[in-house]
Amino acid sequence: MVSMKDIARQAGVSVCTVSLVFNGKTGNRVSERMVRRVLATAKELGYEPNSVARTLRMRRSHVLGFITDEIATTPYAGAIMLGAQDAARRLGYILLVVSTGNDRELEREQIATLRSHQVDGYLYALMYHRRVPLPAELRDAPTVVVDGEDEDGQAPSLYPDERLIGRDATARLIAAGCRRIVYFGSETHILAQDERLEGYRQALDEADIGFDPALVVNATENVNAGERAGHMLDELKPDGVFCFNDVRAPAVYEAAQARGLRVGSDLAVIGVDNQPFIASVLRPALTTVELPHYDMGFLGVLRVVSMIDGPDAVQGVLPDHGALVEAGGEGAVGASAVSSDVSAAAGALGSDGALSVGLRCRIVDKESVPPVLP
Amino acid sequence: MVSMKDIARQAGVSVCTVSLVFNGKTGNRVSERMVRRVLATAKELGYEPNSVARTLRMRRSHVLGFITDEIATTPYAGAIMLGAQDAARRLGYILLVVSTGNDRELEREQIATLRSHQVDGYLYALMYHRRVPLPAELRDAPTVVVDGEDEDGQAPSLYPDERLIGRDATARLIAAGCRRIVYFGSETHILAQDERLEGYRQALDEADIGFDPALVVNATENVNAGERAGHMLDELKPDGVFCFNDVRAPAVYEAAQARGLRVGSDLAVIGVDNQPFIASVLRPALTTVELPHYDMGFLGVLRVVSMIDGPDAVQGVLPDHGALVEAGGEGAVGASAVSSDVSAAAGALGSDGALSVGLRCRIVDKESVPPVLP
DNA sequence: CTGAAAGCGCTTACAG
DNA sequence: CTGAAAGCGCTTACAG
Repeated sequence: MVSMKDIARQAGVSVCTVSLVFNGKTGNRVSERMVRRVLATAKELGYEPNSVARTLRMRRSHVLGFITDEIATTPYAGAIMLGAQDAARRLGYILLVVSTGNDRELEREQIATLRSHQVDGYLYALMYHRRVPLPAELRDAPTVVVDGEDEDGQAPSLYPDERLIGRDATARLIAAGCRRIVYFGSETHILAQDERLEGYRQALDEADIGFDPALVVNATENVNAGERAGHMLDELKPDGVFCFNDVRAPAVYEAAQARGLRVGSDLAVIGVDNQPFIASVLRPALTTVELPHYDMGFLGVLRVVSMIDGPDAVQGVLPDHGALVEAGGEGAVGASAVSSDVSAAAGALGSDGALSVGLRCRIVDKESVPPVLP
Repeated sequence: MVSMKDIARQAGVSVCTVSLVFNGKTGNRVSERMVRRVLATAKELGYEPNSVARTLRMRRSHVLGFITDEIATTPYAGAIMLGAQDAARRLGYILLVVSTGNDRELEREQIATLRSHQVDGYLYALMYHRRVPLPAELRDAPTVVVDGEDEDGQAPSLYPDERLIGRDATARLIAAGCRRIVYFGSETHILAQDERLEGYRQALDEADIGFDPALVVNATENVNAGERAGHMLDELKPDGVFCFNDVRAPAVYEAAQARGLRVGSDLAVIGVDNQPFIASVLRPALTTVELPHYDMGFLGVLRVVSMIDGPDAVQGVLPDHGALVEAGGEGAVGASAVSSDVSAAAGALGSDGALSVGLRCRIVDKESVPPVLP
């Protein structure tokens, strides 16, 4: 392995000069000529910097610990990691990834390993949105919670705005002319269920349709979703269905088909998740709200790096593709046309100072909801 | 941060002794009393070893580079990483994860970053089985290709045995009494297509049914799969369909339903992938071959660590859950009841010396194929 | 049975 | 404008 010492010897300078050159701290310190000679020698010898030595000396590793409860439980949850990696790369960081399988003991052990590798900060990523206590070991280190919320509100958290999901999805059905909309929800008590229901209710209120508790039907996938969907169509005669998630949609489709109802005209259906193997496989293709996994990963890294290196370090770094609503408004162009959510999440631009950000998600229009009425 | 120096001072011994204690090299070198005193002091001060310093000194990081083309493109491909992580943890390793988006330049850059962090070896993971050239930068380092094959046959590779998938799936249909089996394949020319077709053919030959090219129907999902499935049922009148993958199954189900055929009795259907959102959502649930993503990740790490530390280092470490066929045979018990594939893959036990291993995959019996005839 | 010393590859005050 | 030296936290050959 070629070290700075080798370059120094070969180029006839001191190690110090070599180091200065590689750190661009040549100011009025190292002559142009020297810089060129050092660089040429380095190239000639095939020098590659040793991050480990640098880390030891600087007490800064430019490595982030990425902790997940269990990756790959849901398709596309890996997108969080992809987003995190893209952001990390652009900021000169890299990810050390561990998963804990929701085992507290294992988690403690893995965090200790990360610490021993001198990571500069942590992403604590959950595989679905919920409130969790932040592990005590992460309390005093730069940490951002992704697709979840720190129960104690200490650590900045990034997650989908579930209420807005419910509101936007329902409003989309209303805009298509629906007036009798069923909320087809989940029987298990999870955070998203309550908040999406609340958003549903809000949209109905805003449209002066009003909330009717009889139109809330909950079901459990693979247990009674089919049966419930049938009853729901028979007894409630809805013109639109807001499914808590895409997984519930096939049951609705089937029930509709069995009753001669055509999804997309007789019955509008909207889901949440944009699961590739559901939303695109169903006929007609399912209109659905996409969760911003990629963005949460990307912004999570932005946020934690801004905690480590300061807000200036992440200026101008933004996800090039993602599932967020652009909130820049009419006439906004280029870099300024990004969601205020994004800015706040990144912690780079002046936000309202909130630590945690619920991100507004995008509706992916396919075929199961008629066009917006004029 | 507490260092060995602090412990040494506090305990009144030398740093050397402390190091020896933590490395268990106390032989007849450090007295029992000293060991206890050092350990107690370490605990008292909250000492944690510094892997970075250790890495610099030892030139061994116990970090593996995990390189993926694009994670999370397919659901459950993240399982590769989960398996890799489980194995890594059990062997005292941890993963530095990068993804390349199939961009050669980015890949080169990311590998350089990994090298600068002094990783001991690499996993080169693909998101579906194909043959690729191993990046030149990885040629001389311990590297294992996962869910793919090194074109040049240099690096050990782990991948599903596609031919066996085709043979086992087809044999399963035959065992259920099918005699007129369609291969419902892919129009895009990928490795798995050809090999699964070959396995299909082999199973037919072995059952003395014989191969009929007219029974091979290829289609492209989301384009003509529905239409082809219909034609196929109308014109070929099959009693079984082997789908190249699960994604093709819904089209077959729909076509069957439209013709009053009941899947699971009138028509047997088997897929490949065990995609959670297809195989379990379809009614009847889809019998399918599961790809061993978790195992490939796990065994990939085993293999690369055995290249780094020698075969002894990975002895006895095996995945506790996975999708491989247990080939230990009758009467085999405990640790010996593991697939020879696994052993060979791990490189821990005497294999035939083959670098690369095609893993035999498990059929997950659900409802779309009738029981095996007596 | 134990310690003093060198060195892994880097950065940075300090001296010139 | 440049170099010699110390030190980040560890391990290990060497000397006692």
